[in-house]
Amino acid sequence: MKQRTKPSVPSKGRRPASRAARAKVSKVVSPTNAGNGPNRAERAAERRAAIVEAAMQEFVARGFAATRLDDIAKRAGVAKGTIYLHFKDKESMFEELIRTALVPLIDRMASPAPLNGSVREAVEGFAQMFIREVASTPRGDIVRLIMAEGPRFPEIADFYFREVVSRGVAGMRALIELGITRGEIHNKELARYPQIMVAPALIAVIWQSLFSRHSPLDAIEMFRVHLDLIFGERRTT
Amino acid sequence: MKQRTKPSVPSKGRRPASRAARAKVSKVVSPTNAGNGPNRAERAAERRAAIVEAAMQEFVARGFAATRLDDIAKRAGVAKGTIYLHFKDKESMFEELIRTALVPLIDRMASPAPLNGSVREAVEGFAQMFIREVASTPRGDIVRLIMAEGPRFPEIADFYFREVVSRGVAGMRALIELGITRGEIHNKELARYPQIMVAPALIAVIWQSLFSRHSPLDAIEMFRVHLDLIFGERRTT
Amino acid sequence: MKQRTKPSVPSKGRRPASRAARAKVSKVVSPTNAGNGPNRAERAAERRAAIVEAAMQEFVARGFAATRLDDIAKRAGVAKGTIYLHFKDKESMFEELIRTALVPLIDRMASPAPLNGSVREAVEGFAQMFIREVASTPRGDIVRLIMAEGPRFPEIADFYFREVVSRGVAGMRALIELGITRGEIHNKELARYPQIMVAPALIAVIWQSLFSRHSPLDAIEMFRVHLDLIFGERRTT
Amino acid sequence: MKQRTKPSVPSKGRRPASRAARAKVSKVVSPTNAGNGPNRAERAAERRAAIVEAAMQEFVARGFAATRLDDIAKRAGVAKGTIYLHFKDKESMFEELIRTALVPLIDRMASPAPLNGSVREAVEGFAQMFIREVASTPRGDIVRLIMAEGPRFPEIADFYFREVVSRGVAGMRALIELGITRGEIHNKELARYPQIMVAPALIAVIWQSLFSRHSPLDAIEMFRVHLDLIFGERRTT
DNA sequence: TATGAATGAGGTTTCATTCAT
DNA sequence: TATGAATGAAACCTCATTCAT
Repeated sequence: MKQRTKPSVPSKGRRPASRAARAKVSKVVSPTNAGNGPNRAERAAERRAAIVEAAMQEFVARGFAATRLDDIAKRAGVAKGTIYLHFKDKESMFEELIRTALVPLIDRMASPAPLNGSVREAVEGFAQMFIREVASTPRGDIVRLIMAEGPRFPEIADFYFREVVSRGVAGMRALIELGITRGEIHNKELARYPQIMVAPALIAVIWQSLFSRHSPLDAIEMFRVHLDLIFGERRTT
Repeated sequence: MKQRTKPSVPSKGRRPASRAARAKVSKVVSPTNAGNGPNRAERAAERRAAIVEAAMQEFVARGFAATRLDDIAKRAGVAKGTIYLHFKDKESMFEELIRTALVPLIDRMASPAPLNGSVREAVEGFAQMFIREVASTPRGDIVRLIMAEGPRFPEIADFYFREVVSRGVAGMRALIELGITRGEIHNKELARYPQIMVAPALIAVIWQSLFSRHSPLDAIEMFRVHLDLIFGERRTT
Repeated sequence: MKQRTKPSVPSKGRRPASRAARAKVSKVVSPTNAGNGPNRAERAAERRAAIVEAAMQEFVARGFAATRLDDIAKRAGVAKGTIYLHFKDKESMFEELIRTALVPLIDRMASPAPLNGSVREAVEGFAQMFIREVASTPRGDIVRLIMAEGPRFPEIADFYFREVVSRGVAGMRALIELGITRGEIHNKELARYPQIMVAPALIAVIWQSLFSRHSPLDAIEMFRVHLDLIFGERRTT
Repeated sequence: MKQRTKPSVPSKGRRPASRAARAKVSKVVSPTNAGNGPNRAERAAERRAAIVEAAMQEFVARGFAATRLDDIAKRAGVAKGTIYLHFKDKESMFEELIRTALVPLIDRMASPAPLNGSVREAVEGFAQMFIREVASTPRGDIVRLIMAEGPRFPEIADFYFREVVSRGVAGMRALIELGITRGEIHNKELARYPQIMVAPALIAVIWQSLFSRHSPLDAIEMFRVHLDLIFGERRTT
């Protein structure tokens, strides 16, 4: 059996109209950019976005080495050469992609933890966000992709550690210490291993990718049980 | 920069001596095979083992697609064609390798959990074994490899789920239920998510591969803290 | 002695000038494509034609299995990869080539037999055409190629039978029946075996390929003698 | 579609017993060669014959280049290396094979034409023999094989011309001249092109290989009609 | 700026041949 | 003499990258 299959979801209708068609449109509209038709810069940005999106999907589906620029181009609806107007080569495209994709995650980490209520509520809110917006979405695949390609792209692993993991660990540790101070958390050792706090969330990411079709997993509920272990059991409402 | 680097540890001196050299040795020894010089079948088995070992290392280091048979051959000290005497093609070699590599793990899972003492001791023993013999060794990389390539090799993911994950989950659930019965574990919900129990061990596997050089992690101690959350804190001795 | 010899007539100076050179030429000429310098599409067509021509020569000279795509590329003056822009693989290239090469033959067969004069004249005219334009030219080699590779490419043999042989046999039978009706042909059984009528022409094809350097054969004169047997002897002029 | 199929009729049961088995047998029997068990030389000859037979079948089915020594060995029930004890290499094996296979044909040609009855009877007898023993049998494939590979093996073509074709042509010419002398044949020109006499027989060979499954051909009857053209029509009995 | 035909290095796989047993 | 595991050159094919248009 040959590994390589179809370009996982062809550019089904997403091909943003033929070049001729687009050209004609913009020719009419753009001289003064009257009708708010996208001007050159905007169109370039759109194209770039399409490439990024397509590349992300292909890389996630196949991994770095097995992804063909040809498929990315097809999926993005651009010519292969166009990719090289936006990225130096396959490798830097990959690295830049991952960086870009991590930005939202980083932003979340950096946001100064609202903390209106209890620590448990803060952690639970964060975990729910993570599970809903990462574990169950293509973004979760990026985390998996980093786990997969990390050893071959040390710079990516480094970047990921620096920007996401170490911050996340630090932030989580701060929360845990607050929880200990407030008496919500009783085990003081937990602050030494904040990884424990998020472990089930990561398990969920992996599980979704590999095993969800064999046995679905309610990640949010699992996480609640996990929190019960840490914060003590909830009163059943 | 090209991804592809050196064949990660060339066959440096490991080339099991030239054929001529080997021949000479066995000629002296073999007429009655007295000196237990490896006979043909044994030598074939050795060769196969060398290929398996080399392939495993290369696959782990580079992933499936980026691994070259040429490098495997060099590392194993055999000619490229020799690989095809043992494996149909690259893909089935990969699949067979993973299967084989999982056997020890499977055997461990199947061993009927001694359980002389407490449930906590059983779980802790298991986790220590896993961390020592898997997470901190090349075998851990296999787990990571499966996470990486699983989506592209559904049969491998299936096999892994069937032979390792589902058994592991079932075994862990049984232990948890026993713990609940015995009063060691108080949170009855835990039995619904045995994944929680092993989550930190998996985190350790990933951490070792990706981040240990940035920040080492004492997986065993982390796991103890995790168990404290579940079983209640140990008395500090 | 190794079978494989030189690429049977290397790309002897035929390499259609370096890409740079060609570029320069067209740059001067093409802005409005004034000088009818070949545009992109035309150049692609030329390239394809070169590949087809080269492939035909190599296949005819060596047979399917012994032909190397490398040699075809060299002879056509293109890179190896270029072949794959025009053909899926070696096998479909071969099949498509044969089909294409047979078209002229098919057209000849389909032409509605002029028949201004006697049946003998019609047959003789056809045979002369065949011998001159097929037997003594590279096209004859295609017929031989089909005889050689037919059993291994049943679809080609089928196609050849359907498009050439069965039509040819049918047309010849019609002519024979007309000859019988008109009293030109006396042996009525001949209509059952129209193959007899063309047999010497095919013999000529084979003879040219294999034996003409040992003993040349005047195929046209041979065919005349053959016709004498069928239509009765000519008066010696 | 891949060309290469199974080894066209595996050695199904024909594998002449395992080596161990044979060894045991001959060990018992041969010391004095008492039981007429095949001695070493005979066994070698048998082996060689098996190789020749197997090689012939494979070459005929696939052509020279596409035939694998591995398949020949399997079919002959010997190890691949054994082939090299009997033949220098693939090429000389092929050439020698063809030579050997042509010997019976040569012998027939050389046999001094009985000629008890009419010339027509002689020719018809010869043709019947040829059609029955060559055209309709694997031997016919050898003729086709020569047509296929001849241009790539000039020595084979030369040999074939020298030993078979030129003799056949000469013999046929003699017969024709006798026929003319005796008044059986009226067209004196026929002696210049004896190829005409045998053309339908060759057509039959080709037809059997390529088209018989589309449209069977009664070669013998066709040849009779052909002879009628030359010798005059038979009285219908 | 965008295209996509063309390139050719490099990958997987095959197989004639060798040679220790 | 016979074996068949091992070899490695060479075949087919892919695909990242370039560049004339």
